[in-house]
Amino acid sequence: MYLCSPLTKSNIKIRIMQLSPLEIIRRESLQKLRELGINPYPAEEFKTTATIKEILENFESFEGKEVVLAGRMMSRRIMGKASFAELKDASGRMQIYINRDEISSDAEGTMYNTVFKKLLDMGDIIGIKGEVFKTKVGEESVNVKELTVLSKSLRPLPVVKTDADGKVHDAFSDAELRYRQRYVDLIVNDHVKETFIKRTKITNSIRDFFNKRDYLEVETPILQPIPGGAAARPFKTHHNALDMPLYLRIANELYLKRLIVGGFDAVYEFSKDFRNEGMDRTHNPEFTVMELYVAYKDYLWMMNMTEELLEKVAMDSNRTTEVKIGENMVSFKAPYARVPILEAIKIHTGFDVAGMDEIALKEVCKKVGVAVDETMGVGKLIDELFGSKCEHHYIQPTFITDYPKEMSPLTKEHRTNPALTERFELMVNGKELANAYSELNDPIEQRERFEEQLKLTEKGDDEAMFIDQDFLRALEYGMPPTSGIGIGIDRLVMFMTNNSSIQEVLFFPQMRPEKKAVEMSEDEKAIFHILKANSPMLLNDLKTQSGFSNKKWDKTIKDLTKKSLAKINNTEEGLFVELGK
RNA sequence: GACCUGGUAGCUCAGUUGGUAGAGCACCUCCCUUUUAAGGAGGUGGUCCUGGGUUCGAGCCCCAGCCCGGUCACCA
Repeated sequence: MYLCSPLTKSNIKIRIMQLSPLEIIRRESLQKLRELGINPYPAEEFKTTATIKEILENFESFEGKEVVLAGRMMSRRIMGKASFAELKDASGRMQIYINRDEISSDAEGTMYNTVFKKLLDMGDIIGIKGEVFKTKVGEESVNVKELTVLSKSLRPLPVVKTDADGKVHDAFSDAELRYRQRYVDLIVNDHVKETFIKRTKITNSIRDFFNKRDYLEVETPILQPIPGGAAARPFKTHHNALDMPLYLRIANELYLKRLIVGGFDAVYEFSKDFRNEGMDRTHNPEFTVMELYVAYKDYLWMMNMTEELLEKVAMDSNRTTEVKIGENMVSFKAPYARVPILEAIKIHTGFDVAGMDEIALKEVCKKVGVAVDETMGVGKLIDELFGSKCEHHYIQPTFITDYPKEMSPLTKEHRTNPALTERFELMVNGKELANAYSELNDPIEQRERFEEQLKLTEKGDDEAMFIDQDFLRALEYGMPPTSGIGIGIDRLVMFMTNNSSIQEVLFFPQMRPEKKAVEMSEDEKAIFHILKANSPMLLNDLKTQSGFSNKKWDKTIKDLTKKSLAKINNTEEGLFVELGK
């Protein structure tokens, strides 16, 4: 199917010129395969009879039997009239043995001498039919009788070799290349694939746990008119038909609570959330949070549920509750310690800050060396104290409970202390993994809390929280007492797979776009150089300095702006040209 | 956003006070029918991230920028 216009001759020339010698050889091999009557991209189904994993795990029952396998050829050891190669399918890798006289039907041995030895390369996808056997040195192999080309690879893969000691040589380890070309990473780095398989095991484990309890998995809007449920800068977009702004959700909390109002007893959602903030080892602009809300429960119940859930997740994904995270061994075996946040501060700073006002708290902060500024209220100060003095101590899973009210606008007031809330964060390896509340369901108090938040953030910034009037309306109809939790799934996967970077647990982490090499003509270069020396400058001045004819000038400047190398601004002072980005 | 590392062949990396651009693997040619980081002989391959500057001469020094990574800041 040809959806795009055919390549012109000159385009082909340019493309060929950009190819590396290795790529040119492969394209020539592709052509020669076709000349031999071999379709390098056949359409028909290739029926396999086994997977590599099945064979290796039940070798005795396969030995001597015929199998049909398909996969990518990862390496070759050619020895004259016989060769070994490594075949990799979705389940694993195994060796195949290829003998000239067994796979070739003609006297010249074309299939072996020409097709296999000359025209196939590492990375090609092939199908084989052959007999399972063990070599002299005892390696499980398949003796190939028939070889089928299933897909010719035109780009060379990085060559990664593993020696007898399991030591990896020339590992494909450049982070930028690995993330930009994750498909290559997945092909050559088996452990990367394992990480992502484990990620799915983790989410399946959670779903399984909830579904067995008849909790309902739901989907709520990603495009929201008011980005609520958290305080973060949202991504903004625009709906043309409604002519209104819409935001990518920063959280789904307020929508799930609406569903609890609507009469569901328990709802959960794996929510892709989006926050327009900095990126680093633990933050990606889009990330996944699992949020769960259960009616008639409180945060104490939620702690028990969380312990049970994480113990199961660890067992399902790692077959043990003891998980190595960095240098630490972390046990996900229930129960977990429960420490009120003020108690934690007392333990790690020696100061009992319960009931302290802003002034007294600032004094404590100074004494223990925590930086403060004027804008910080009681809640923020306690948060800072905990964050810098306590958090990193909690390596084993620990519920930090009973946060100050000021920090928790969606949380129900504590049943015994009106200054606190019924909230916990679960700390693991010194980081927050989950955040849960007894949800605030008093609509009048909720409105007041929102208004307090508005005051706190009302410093003329663009993050001022909107009040979601519809959410308040829903609460006014009555929401049962409810407990909710959000678990950072990316972070959980990082823990369970012992990765310290979020990019290692996302298939396609956000990256800056690749810089495309821009080709400039001589004329364009001339203009570009004048402009570079004096940007921005009046369009007419630039045109005069170029000395170009009207026609030549027009073409050149249009091409430059098309390539974003120059930009024309129409201002009150006249038409200006400046360097593009 | 600030600071620190780095960017050299398809991949992993060396590169001396600033003096002809290097290795291993991959690739090409040849030998080799149970090897396994297969082996042996020979060979091809470079925008040294980009643009300026200093210099007789820059991969190396200086300036500006781009991109990855790290640390910090930001992030209830």
